Amino acid sequence: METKTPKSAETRARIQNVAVELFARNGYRGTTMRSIAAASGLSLGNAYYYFPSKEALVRDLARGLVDEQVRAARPRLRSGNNLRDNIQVVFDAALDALAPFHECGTVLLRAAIGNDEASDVSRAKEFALWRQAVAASLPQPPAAIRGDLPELLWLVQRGLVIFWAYDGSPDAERSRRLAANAASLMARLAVLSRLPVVRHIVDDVIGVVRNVESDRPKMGS
Amino acid sequence: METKTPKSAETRARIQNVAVELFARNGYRGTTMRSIAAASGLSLGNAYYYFPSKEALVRDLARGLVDEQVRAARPRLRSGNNLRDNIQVVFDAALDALAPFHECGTVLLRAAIGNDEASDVSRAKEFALWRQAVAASLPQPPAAIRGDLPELLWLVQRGLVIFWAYDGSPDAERSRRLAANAASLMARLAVLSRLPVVRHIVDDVIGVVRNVESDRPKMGS
DNA sequence: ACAGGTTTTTAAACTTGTTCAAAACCGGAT
DNA sequence: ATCCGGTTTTGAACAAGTTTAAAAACCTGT
Repeated sequence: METKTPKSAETRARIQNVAVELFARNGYRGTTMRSIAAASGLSLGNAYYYFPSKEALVRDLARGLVDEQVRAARPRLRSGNNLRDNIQVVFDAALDALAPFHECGTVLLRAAIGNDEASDVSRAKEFALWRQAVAASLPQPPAAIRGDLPELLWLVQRGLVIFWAYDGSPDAERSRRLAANAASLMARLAVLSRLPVVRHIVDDVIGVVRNVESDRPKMGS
Repeated sequence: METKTPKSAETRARIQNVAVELFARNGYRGTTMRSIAAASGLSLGNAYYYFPSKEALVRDLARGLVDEQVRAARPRLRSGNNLRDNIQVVFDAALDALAPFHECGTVLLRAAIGNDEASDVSRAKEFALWRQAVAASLPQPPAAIRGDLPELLWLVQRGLVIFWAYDGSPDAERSRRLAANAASLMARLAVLSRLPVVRHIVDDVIGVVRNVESDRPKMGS
């Protein structure tokens, strides 16, 4: 169902390129399907032949953002940063990748939160990134929490993205500030999780999240 | 700028009543401005004379939800429940009030998160409710956290509402589950906050939130 | 009662996302 | 060359949010 024809794939790609350009320049509302079609040298209906809706179009574009985040973050995780810095790196990479799409905030959220196959893939990629961020930090966080930390950080990132989506401050500076503060906080929390009380609380939080998040109907009939 | 004429106010109210009816019956997408106007016995343009947009209309309706939540919750807080139960009461009241508007999720969020004068009022009402929920619980939470607990709970509620907005499960049962779990968790956390470590973490979280949330440009040029 | 202004109402347009039936195109089998 | 089935493209239409110019209704002071 992917590429019927080489030309078809090329046209599809052209639409996406034009779209990302126009979205970045004129925002989500400011970019009309008609303008995308026109700038791609196609008729309106033709764009709809390739993408069933405007939302689907940006959703497809959003898929690429995760890869961009990973590309930007991974090289900066190599060295033995401390945990706080590594968290910050990943946060920054996320906000950088999202920046051009600020106006599509809620559409992106539906894409990110949605539970179809494609977002499972994205989730997996982000998870891997967080695992690496934790693994690459010196000193290593306490063993007790090392396993759950990536999940926890991934969760905090999701919160950050939601905040960003509704953040109206210029250049999303409030989101930047939140990212910096949250990075410090989480690093400190990781250290403290050596204490059983703290550890229990973290466990509870993770438990709540798992319980609520987990009953997504997996593939099958 | 509020009510130019008694009749004007009456018409405005009629639109709102009809709208809440139609939204509840046919959902957000299923309710058109034209249908609202028609059911109100007005012309389309006339509805727009009273409300600058469909979003603004539901935003205004959303304002009333806070009052409904308070009305529903307050009587059930009277007795000396324990903290967990009181938290649950307020959560449930929120989800009950929101229920008919599930389809307007993101629109409501923009309204709730937006930082204009009107949402300041709503915030204040919710805050008062949470203060009462804490004050009415037996045993009282540790003095150290009693002051900040309402703010913290308010924050968790906001998270719950965001989750609800994107919750596609039937009858928002996942949100209900989250509410129950979060209520337990927060109650336990309150008790634990007697311990200095926990208290410090809570302080940090509140600090982050305050720092990020507080620089809303208040009135004045 | 009436002129002058303000508020309310209307009808018609405009915009933009989306759909659809018909046409144009293309590569292979006859 | 011609027909065929599938793919791509088009142009027109529709639906619903939004805007607007002008008419109608209303008020108020004379």
